[in-house]
Amino acid sequence: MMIDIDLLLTWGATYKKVQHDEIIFHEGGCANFYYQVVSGSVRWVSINEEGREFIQLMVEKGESFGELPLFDDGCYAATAIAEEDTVIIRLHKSNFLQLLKDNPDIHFAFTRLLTERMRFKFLTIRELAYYSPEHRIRTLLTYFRKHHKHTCPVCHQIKLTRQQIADMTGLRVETVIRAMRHLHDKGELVIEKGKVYSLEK
Amino acid sequence: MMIDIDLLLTWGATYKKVQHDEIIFHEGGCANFYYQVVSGSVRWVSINEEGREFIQLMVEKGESFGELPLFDDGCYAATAIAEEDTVIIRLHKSNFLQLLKDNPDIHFAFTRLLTERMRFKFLTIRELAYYSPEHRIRTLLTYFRKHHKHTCPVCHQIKLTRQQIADMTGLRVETVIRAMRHLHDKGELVIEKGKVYSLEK
DNA sequence: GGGCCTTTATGATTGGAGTCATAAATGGGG
DNA sequence: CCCCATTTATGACTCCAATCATAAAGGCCC
Repeated sequence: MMIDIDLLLTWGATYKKVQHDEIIFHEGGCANFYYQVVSGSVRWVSINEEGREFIQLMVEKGESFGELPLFDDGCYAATAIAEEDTVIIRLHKSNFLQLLKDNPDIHFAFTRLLTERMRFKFLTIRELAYYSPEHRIRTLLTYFRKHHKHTCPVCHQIKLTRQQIADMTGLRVETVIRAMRHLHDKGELVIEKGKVYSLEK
Repeated sequence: MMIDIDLLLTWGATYKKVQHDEIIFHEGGCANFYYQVVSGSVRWVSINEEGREFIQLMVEKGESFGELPLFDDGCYAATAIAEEDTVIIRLHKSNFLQLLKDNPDIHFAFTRLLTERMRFKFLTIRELAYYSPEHRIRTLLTYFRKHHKHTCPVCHQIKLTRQQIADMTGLRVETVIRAMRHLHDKGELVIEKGKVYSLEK
């Protein structure tokens, strides 16, 4: 889901550059903007008291983020951090809402986006609640392959570190490494040169 | 979130009675209807291979459920089961979508509903990923108290069995019982006559 | 009140992910 | 090509929730 950049600009949107690991907004913060990634990527994380991150969503080029509070006047549900040097475009809340009112099709597209993300949440919760580390990892990687996120379509390499996988499955790095080794031994996963791995089938 | 019943009826909605534990629709099933609870309550669950349920959402009188596939042409993300003898009202998908197009305010209300539920999902995932049984239970009960669901406003009793709490936190009954006893011992919870319990503050 | 089913309670044991420590491999930059 | 930060790898040990078994308490209908 993305809104045409030219359309956003006519509504007064502005570009912003953020560097690697820079925080775009904090969980609980007051929401004033609609955000969209122009280039680069953003991770949307919940952080607990000990500083551990759970990656709720990876937002890539052309995708929107931080929309929740725009609809219900609440605050940001998680913290947005640039995964790399990234360019974002942002639009003031009031303008965004008016834009949606003027363009019902865009509003419907947003509803669809929320719906898709909700499905992913259902899946994630199911995995966290009842499945083993191996199962969680397999499900996550399959999902990423399907949605062509962080994956190279030619070599099937999935560009996620073990730490990132851990932060998306609620596991520890060591557990992810061990579980992936085991999946590799069972032939369900291909790991080459340590860091490079691709999912079978 | 609920749509006015008279309005639904003018669009051709029909009532349906379902008995306790009757399945309304299955996860993965093809979606044809918008649903709303008229009286009673419905649990919306993910079921794994061993038959264990995770309660994704408790849907009470006046609330809608099963809307996800209406927006993205997918299938039901979970299974809906009547928690008690329940009356539901349902409207064909095509009529529902036209109703939304004709009433932008209702569409906005739905977006807000999705937003609220998404926030709850963020919270749930965070708890499942990183917190202890006691913390999960406390957070869940606090949430239920706030949203006046399954709670008696006079006596502060929360009408959930230990099994239901277990099915909403990904724990086993025994663990829930032990953790709640411990919370009671620490004074964070009041348990009377075994089954009756209320949350402090 | 007695019978019966559901829910709550508690103890003993086990398995598996977390934790900590340490080392090896990888890759980018000068 | 070598250096150094990051990422991956592996072993030993701990701890806590799941599991299994069994019992007690509540609620409800006849």
